[in-house]
Formats: sequence, structure tokens, C-alpha cells
Amino acid sequence: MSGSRTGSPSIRDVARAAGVSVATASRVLAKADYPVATGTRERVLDASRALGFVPNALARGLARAKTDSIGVIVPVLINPYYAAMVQGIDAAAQENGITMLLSLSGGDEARRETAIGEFLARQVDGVLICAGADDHVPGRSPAALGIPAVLIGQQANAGFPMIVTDNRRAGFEATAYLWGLGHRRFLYLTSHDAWHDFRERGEGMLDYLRSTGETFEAEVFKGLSGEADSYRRIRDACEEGLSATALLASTDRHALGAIAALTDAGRLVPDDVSVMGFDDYVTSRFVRPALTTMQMPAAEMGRLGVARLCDMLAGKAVPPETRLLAAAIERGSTRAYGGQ
Amino acid sequence: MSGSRTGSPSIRDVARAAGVSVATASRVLAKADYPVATGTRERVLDASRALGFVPNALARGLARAKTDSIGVIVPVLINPYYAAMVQGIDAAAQENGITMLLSLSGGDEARRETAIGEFLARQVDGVLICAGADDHVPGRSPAALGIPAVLIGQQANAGFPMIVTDNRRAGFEATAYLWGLGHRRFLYLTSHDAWHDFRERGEGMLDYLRSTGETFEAEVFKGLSGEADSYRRIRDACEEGLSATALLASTDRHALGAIAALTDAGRLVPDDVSVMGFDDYVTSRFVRPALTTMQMPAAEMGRLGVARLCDMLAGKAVPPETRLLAAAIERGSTRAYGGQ
DNA sequence: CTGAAAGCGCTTACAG
DNA sequence: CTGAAAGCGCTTACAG
Repeated sequence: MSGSRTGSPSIRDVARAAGVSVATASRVLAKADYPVATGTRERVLDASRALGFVPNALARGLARAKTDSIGVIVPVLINPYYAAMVQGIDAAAQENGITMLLSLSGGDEARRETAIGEFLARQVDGVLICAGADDHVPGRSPAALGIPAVLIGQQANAGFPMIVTDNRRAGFEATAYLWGLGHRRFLYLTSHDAWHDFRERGEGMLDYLRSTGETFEAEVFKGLSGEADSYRRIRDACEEGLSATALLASTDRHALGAIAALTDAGRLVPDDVSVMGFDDYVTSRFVRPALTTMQMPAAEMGRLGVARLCDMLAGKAVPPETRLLAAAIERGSTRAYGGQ
Repeated sequence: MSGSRTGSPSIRDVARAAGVSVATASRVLAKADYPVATGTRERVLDASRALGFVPNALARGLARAKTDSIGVIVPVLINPYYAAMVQGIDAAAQENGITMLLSLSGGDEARRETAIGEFLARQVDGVLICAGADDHVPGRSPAALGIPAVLIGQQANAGFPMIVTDNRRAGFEATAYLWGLGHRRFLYLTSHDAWHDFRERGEGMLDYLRSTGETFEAEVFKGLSGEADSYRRIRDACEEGLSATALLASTDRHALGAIAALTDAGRLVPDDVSVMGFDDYVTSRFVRPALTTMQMPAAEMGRLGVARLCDMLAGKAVPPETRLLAAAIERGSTRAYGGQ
């Protein structure tokens, strides 16, 4: 039935069945617009269909030096932010006929570099690196990499085109929203200053407060690695006397932990304290109080990353940095300051 | 520097630099245990390092008819259940030196089949299909596929090895837990009966209730597609008079929606009504009340799927079905029946 | 222990 | 519009 090792028909089988040369078969099968006599074209197509021909992408890639595939590196997937990002990447990739190779780094630089090496060996056309909050720049420069790459997410500039969300502005606007509600005493909950996204959100808060020219209080709790830390710290603060009436959390996780702590300490949210997060986790809207949050355009960042890669592959120039905006989603965990 | 098209050195360049044949270079570079003179080996290794040689996986795959890659299809990623599953797959793949090609189907059969075709063209060694609750069996039989494939998640048997969680038993045990708390009036919240996982969880509930030989009440609300539906239905039920004291939700999403509805309707959880979910979403534990739930071993299912694939590739026999168990995680949304 | 050569399944100038 | 041939970068019997 076929001379191939795998048992599946090769283009030679198709050519033979159609009574044409391999070259011609290749042209009708792979180049839709190549001029081929109508009759010839149909015989090839029929033969291909009859044999159930599946072109070998390995051979094709080898011959063309192009694989229509990209490598994607992401820290984790259980974080909804990255899950949404990869969904955006997948959607754009499918639209462009690109296959995605995915590797998780777990935030580990060594694993990230290993993955890049894997991708390079597999001859991907480009690489998309979704930066973890604490990731350092990739080990290879754009030149050393040799193929187009774009960074998605806040990170130190390393010469790669980047897709980021303007976190500073997001923090600025979240604070403006809370200020508009009458709040004057703020508390920002965050993890580490080395994590760009979170530091910038906090800076944005301060930017806004200072811009008002009025009196305010602003405190920052750092080093909170997640819900549990956030819970403990706020629980303690409640005992020691919490002065802030508005809590801005660097992520929804921190916000959820804070709300739990406040609730357990007998403080009502949003009646006594307003809480606002960042990210808009899917579940955040189905808890009570539903979480007011700044929605990060993660899926859109992913889509744009693929678009940039495609542009680069097409030889087009791309902007060194693209900034998207987060959107405030008002829900039940914030309300006008009642005065205490 | 090299005769290659891409500018990167090929094995020919390495061989030339080391003063050996391509065959020998290939042997030391690709087959660690092939007998080669120590001096020769070192010269090749040195040359490879000096040139920064990266073997072309396409050429290797073509020559070996093996690519050390697998194709993975998953409905979505923003559902934490699948996110965890893919993380498990990635971890096992990395441990086995396997690269993952990932494609999301969005629950669409056509996209799933297209993805399988893509994977086949790219000569993956095997395929992992993560079944969506409403997925039908793959369009190709194991024989038609031609390469090893395993199904992860409940689905109609199609002749592929399967990794599933015993949902019936999970429903059974969740109910036993609630029964032990003194509850006798149950309500099961679910979507569609065609969705194996959810139907079986409900059947497990009934199994347990009947097994007690005692009197009970059991109602089922079907057709709830997510939090919003769940919220509305429970909100209505509260107005019409909700008799159940224990709500078993087919997913954490449904549970969260139910809790929100109960809260908004002035019913306290767990004081008035106990609510239990399935899945253990990351965020479920940081809301108040923290959600009691049956934890699905999604990551483990993923890991096992890869393990089965590896066994099949090694020519070993694998069991047609592997059932894992869900674990009850007791938290704050359930409590002993107070008697009303 | 090593090499020459064929082959994996495509694509693409080059000729006609 | 079509074909013969070289080439993509590896691996692997087959000889020695």
C-alpha cells in the first residue's frame, strides 16, 4: 500500500497514484496558488484523499526551514492569569495555523532556559516568554536566540519586544476609584518589590494620592506571598487597630485573604472596610461580597504576543513595547466611606 | 562558519571540526552508550560545545521516526481542573524528556479533530485527550489513529485506555459525609445528565442515600450551567421554600453560586444550610465560608496519562481503565445539622 | 571502534 | 504547466 516506514502513505505514493511527479504533487498539495493544470490538480487531490495522505510536517519543516510552530513558556497554569494568557495565545495561534509547544517553568530560570533550548532544537519559528513576576531576563539575547521572541508581562527590558499591562496606571486608577468613594486612609497589600507588576501597582497608588494635593494616609504591607499571608497579616492588624478604610490588594488572592481575615475579625466588608483586588479571577465574582477588582487583559496580552511574532516573521517592524490597560470592575467589596 | 541555511552549525560542522565522520559524531552526540574511543568522544564533544551545536530535532525525528513529543488536547484552561491536569502532564513530560504540543478545543469536536490531525502531521509519538464533560468519543478509532492515545477524564469508552476519577464513589462519599453530619434532606445541583462526571456524582449521592435504608429526601436541580444559573435557581428556591439542609453541588462553581444566593437570601451557610462542592478550586479555600469540597486528582490524572503513554510506547500492556479517588476536604461550608 | 552511503519525506531552484 | 535532481540535517544498517 505504501513504501513508507510508518505504513502511512507519503507524497510519493500520492504522486504515483495520480500519475505525476513528486514535484507536481507537492505543488498542488502545499502551494494553493501554484499554477497547475486543472486536471492534474484534481487527480492529485483525489489520490491524496483516496490514500488518506497526511503530509509529514517534519520533512516539510526540514525542507522549508519553517515549521509554523511557536514555543510558549509560562510559569504555571493554576494561576488564572496565566491560564487566560495561554488561552489567548492558543486562540491566536489556531487562527494563524500555528502549533503551540508549551512548557511550564514553575518560575525556575533553569527550566525556562532548558525549554528554550528544546524549542530551538525543534526549530520553532518563534518564542513567547510569559514572564513570571519574579523572573529575570532570558539567558540569551535576541541575537543569541536567532529567532523572533516576545516577552509577555512586566519584566526588565532585555531587548525583546514586550507586551505589558500598565500596572502603574492600573494602581493609579484603582486608587482614584476608592478616593472618589471618599476613602482617605489606604493600605496596600503586596509581596515583593522585585516583582514589577506588584511594585508598580503600589507606586500607582502613591502617585494618585500625591496628585490629589490633599491629606491622606498610606501604608504598605510587604512580603505577603498569598492568601494565607494576607489573612494572617490583616488578622493581626485588626487586633492592633487597623486604621485604613480602603485596602488595595496586589492580587485577588491577597484580597480574598484580606476579606476572610476582616470577616473573621468581625469587620464587615464593604460596610466597615472596602477591599479591591487585581486580576479578576473567575471565582472572584461569585463569592460574597463579590470582589471589586482591576481586570488584567491576560488573554489579550497573549493574542497580541502571537500577533507581534507573526509580524516579525513577516519581516515587519514591531514596537518595542505595547502597553494595555486594566479595567476597573466594580462589585460588592467596595463602597462609599461612611465616616469613622 | 557553517554551511547550513540557518547559520547554525550542523552535525557536519561538528564532525569536520572534530576530524571524524558524521556517523561517529552522531553516535557520540545522540547515543550515550554507543562504544566510541574515549579520545574520539571528547574531540566530538569539544567541537560540539565550541560550535554551540544544537541538534535539529526535525531531522532527527525524520530519521528515527520518533519525535519524543506528544500532543495534548484540553477543552479550556481557565477551568482550574484542566489547568491542574495540564500541569501534571507537563511535569511528567519534562521528567521523560518529552515535549508537549498543546491545543485547546473549547469543547468543540471539530477543533479537537483538527488538532489531532495537526498532531499526526507533526509526527507526535502519542496523544492525550482530556475529555470535556460533554465531549463525544474521538472521531478516529485507536487503529485509525495509528499511534498510542489515552483519554483522561470520564467519557464513553472508545477503545482507548482511560484515566478517570471514580465520580460515583466521590458522590457516594460526599453524601456519606453529609449524612454523618445529620443531614437527611438533600439537593443536588448539576448541569446535564449527558455529562458523565456530573451524572455519576449525582448517582453516587442516591446510591448512598438508598444504602442507608432510612428515610431521606433528595431533589435534583438540573440544567445549571455555572455559577449564575446556580445562583438564580437557589435564589428562587429560597423564595418558594427550600427544604434541603444539605446542598451537594456538582462543581465548586455551582457551590459558590449557591452560597452567594443563600447569603443574599438571608440564609446562613453553614448554620442554616450546608454546601459542598467538587473540584477544590484554588480560590475556594480563601473565601468565607471556606468551601468544603471533594478534591479531584486532576494533576495526578495528567501524570498518569503520560505514564500510560510511555508504557505503550515501550510496548508494555496498559490497563484499559485506571480509576483514581477524590478526597473529601472538610472546610467551613458544612456543619452538623441543627434540626429545623 | 569507525566510515561511506542510503534513506527519512518533503520543497524548490533549474530546465524544459 | 511539469519533471529530474539536489538538498534540508540527521540516523543506522552494512562493511570493515
